[in-house]
Amino acid sequence: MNINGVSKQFDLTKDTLRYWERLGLLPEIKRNDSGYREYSERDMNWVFYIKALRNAGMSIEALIEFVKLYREGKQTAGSRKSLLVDQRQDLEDQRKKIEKTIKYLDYKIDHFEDHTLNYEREKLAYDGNIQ
Amino acid sequence: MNINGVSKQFDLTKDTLRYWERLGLLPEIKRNDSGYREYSERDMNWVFYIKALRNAGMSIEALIEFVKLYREGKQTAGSRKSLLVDQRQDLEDQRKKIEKTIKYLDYKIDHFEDHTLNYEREKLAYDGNIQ
DNA sequence: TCTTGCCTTAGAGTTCACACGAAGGTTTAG
DNA sequence: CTAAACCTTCGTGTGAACTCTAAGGCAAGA
Repeated sequence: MNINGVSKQFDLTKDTLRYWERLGLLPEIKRNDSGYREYSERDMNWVFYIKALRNAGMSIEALIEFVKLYREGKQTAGSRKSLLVDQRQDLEDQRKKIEKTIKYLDYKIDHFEDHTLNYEREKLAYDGNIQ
Repeated sequence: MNINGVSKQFDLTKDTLRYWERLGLLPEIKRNDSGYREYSERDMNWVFYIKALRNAGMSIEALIEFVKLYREGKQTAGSRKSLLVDQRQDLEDQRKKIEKTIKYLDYKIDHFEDHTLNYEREKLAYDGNIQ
């Protein structure tokens, strides 16, 4: 598939696809006789994978490390699997932070009329020790 | 409390505290005779509050709007409350995205040995239609 | 008093993750 | 055949949110 197709399929700009490839976030995409990119099924998989993790807030830097190990081949299977596990943990942490803030917002919405802010009470609310 | 104390208490740089104040994200902090900032209890509350919402991904711009409404007093209560509710919804959406990606990673971890990636199957896994 | 280490401001620099523009080659529709 | 509409690279621009530098005032210990 050409870059335009991939761009549309995944709702990413062509610039972003080229940018990701340049940084090593995608494998080097094969070119046809005119030097145009031709994305293989495998390439598309990478795009899908990277997009999912970028969507979830994973940094480019963390993803570059993963792809680098992947490229180094099979003997890195252990490291790569543990990177997946690490990535999962990162997301889990992020989810907890978000849940905490959601609860804090709920507290602030419920107590919206209480104008006398007290720092200790805010902290308790944030840490889930109020309500 | 002086700026150094607040910086340490909330794990924010002094630059960030001054930056937030300059943008109107914090109230104007009172100064002592030498022109040094002295943070009141109320100021600390704001720092805590802003930090929590920044942590949760709320933009500076949205927070400026919120603080501006707050300063305008009681008649903006409705708008402010709905901003809180909007923000809560954003976080909820973000949480759902993260949960989806966690499930996808679980699938990838479980099927780590399957090297024959297939894009359609990845998509199904991501959307929760496999496993 | 001198030195070290705070604090202040204004303005410039940095980082991240793209987005854009120019210059030029290729493909396709009429 | 030519004009529109693609593609390429290289380099620069953008916006958000800091982060740092310079120049100078204030404070506290030897």
